Amino acid sequence: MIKHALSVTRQADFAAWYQDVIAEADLAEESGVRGCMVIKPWGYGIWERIQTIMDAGIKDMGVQNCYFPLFIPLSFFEKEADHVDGFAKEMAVVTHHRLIQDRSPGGGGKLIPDPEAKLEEPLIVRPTSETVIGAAMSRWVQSWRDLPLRVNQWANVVRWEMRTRMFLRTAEFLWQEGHSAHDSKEDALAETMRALELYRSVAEDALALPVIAGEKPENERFPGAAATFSIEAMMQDGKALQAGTSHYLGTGFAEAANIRFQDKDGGHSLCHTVSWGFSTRTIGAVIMTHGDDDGLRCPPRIAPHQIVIVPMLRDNEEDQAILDYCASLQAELKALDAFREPLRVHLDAGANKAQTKRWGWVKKGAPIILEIGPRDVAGGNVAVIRRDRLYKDDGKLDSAFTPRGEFVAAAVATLGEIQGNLYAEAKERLHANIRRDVTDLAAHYAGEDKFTGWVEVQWSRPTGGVLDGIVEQLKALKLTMRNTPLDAAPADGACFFTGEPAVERVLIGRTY
RNA sequence: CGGGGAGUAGCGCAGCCUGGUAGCGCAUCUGCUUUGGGAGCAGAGGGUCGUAGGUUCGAAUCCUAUCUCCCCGACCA
Repeated sequence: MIKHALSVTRQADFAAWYQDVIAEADLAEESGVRGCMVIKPWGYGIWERIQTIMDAGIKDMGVQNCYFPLFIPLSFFEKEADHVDGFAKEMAVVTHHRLIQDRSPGGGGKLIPDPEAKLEEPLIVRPTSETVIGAAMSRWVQSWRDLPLRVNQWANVVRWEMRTRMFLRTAEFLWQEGHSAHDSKEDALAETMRALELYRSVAEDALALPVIAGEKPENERFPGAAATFSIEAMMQDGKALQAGTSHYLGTGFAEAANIRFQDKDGGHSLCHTVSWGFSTRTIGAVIMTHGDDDGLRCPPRIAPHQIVIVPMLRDNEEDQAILDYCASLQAELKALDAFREPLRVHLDAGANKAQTKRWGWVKKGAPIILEIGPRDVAGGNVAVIRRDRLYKDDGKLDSAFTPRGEFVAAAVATLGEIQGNLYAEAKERLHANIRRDVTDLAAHYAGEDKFTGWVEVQWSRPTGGVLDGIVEQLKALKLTMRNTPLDAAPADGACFFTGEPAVERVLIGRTY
C-alpha cells in the first residue's frame, strides 16, 4: 500500500483532487475576490515558462508585441452585434472615476463612487481586445502595402463568469492574444492556421499535452467569427478541454471598426481579420493531464526548476561539506543545456526538514529531485528521485543511488526522457479513449462517473434548425461537439445524426 | 444567476440544536533522543469563531443582511 502525498485520490473525487493539487503544489490560492485567484510563485513560474516558449514562437511567426488598454469604450464594444451577444452578459463596467466619503444620513462616512464623477461614457474591462485593436488597425491601415498587419499582446482579461474554477475558468485570467489584418480571405485563413499550428506545437512539445486540432462547428464559434479553430486536450477523467483557439473573423470586425485599405486598383476594400488566444487555463490542463495522487508532475520544459537538490542537513559539522558538494553539483548541472536552454537547477538549502522539502517538491512536480547526505558526499554519489516514476514495484519510494558523474552525464537525456514519458502516457490515453464505433451515445455515456472519453462520428455538417436539434440532443446527454479534426480520415459513410451523406468527422465529448 | 452545502489557529475538523466569551489532530517553536529517510518523547506559542447589524446581563452558538468557497444546474472564446 503506497502512502501518497495527497489526501484525495483522482479515483475518489476528481474535482476535489484537482483543487488539492493546486493547494498542495502551491500553484494558486483564493484571493477573497469572487472568481479571481492569486497565482503563487510556482504556478506563475510555470506560466512564465509557457510565456517564454510561446513568445519565441510568436516572434518566429514574425508577429510583434505591443500593448492595448485594459479599458474599452462602450461605443467600441457595441459595434459588432454578434460580439455583443456573446460577451455582454459577463462584462465588468467602469462607471466612475473618483470615490468620496458618504456624508448622507446613515452613510457612515464609507467610501462610495462620487455621483459627480460619473463617466460620460462607461468603460468596459476588456473581455478580449478585438474591438480596441480594431480601432487602432483602422488608423494604421491605409494601403495594401500596410498589410498584413500582425500584432500580439500579453494581457489580463476579465469575464464575469457565473461559475468559476481555478485556472480553468476564472473571472480574470492571463493570456496572449494575437490579432492581424489581411488583404484577402486566403491570407487571413493561412494566418489562422499558423496560429493553430503554433498552439499545437507548444502544447505537444512544451506542455506535453497531446491535442486534436480542428475546426469548431458553427454553434461553437467565437462570437463574431466566421470560423473558429481549436486544439482540444483530454483530461484524465475523459473530459475535453479547449486549450487554444484561433479565429478567422471575416470582414465583420473590419466593417465595425472601419479597417479598410486602398488596393492596387485604387479601390477600397475591407480587411479580413484574425485573432488567436492561449491562456492560463492551460495550466489547468497540465494539472489534469499529468497530475497523479502525489500532486503535479511538471513536464521539464515548463518546470520552473528542472532539478531540485535537497541537502540532508543534520545540524552538525558535516553540513557545510554537504552544502559545498551540493553547490558544486548545482554549478556543474547549470552549465549544461537541455531543450536548448541552460538547465534550471535549484538548491533547496532552506531550514525545513529534508523529508518535508522532498515531499514538497514531489507535490510541486519537480522532474528530478536529488537528495544529498553525508555518505553521498563521501562516496561521490547522488540519490535520484524521478517524478515520472516515483515508486518501486514494492511501493517504496524509488530513490536510486547513482555515481555523481554518471548522473550528470545522463541528466539532459533523463529530462528529455521524462518529457517524452509524460507526453507518451497522455497520448496513449487520448487515442485509447476516442471511440469510432459508437452507435448509441446515450448508452455509451450512461452513468455520471464513468470515464467515457470522446466519440468520433461522421456527419453532414447541417446548419440552422437541424443543427440546433442535434445540439439539443447532445446537451441532454451533457455532450458537446469539440471540433472536426483536421487530420481525420475522409468521410465515407452516412451522417450519424441525419443519415445523409457525411462530409467530415466530428468529435463529441463532455467538456470543461 | 437558481438549488444545495460550507466558512472556528497555517491545514483538516469538533463545539452551535439546548447562549455563560474555544477545543482536538496535523503542522509550527524549544529541549532531549533518533538518523539512508514522510521519526519518538516532553513542553510551548498561535484564533476580534468570514464581515456588518440585531436580540440578550451575556452571542462561535439565536435573528437579519452581506461577502467568499464547494457541488449540481443554467450560461460560457
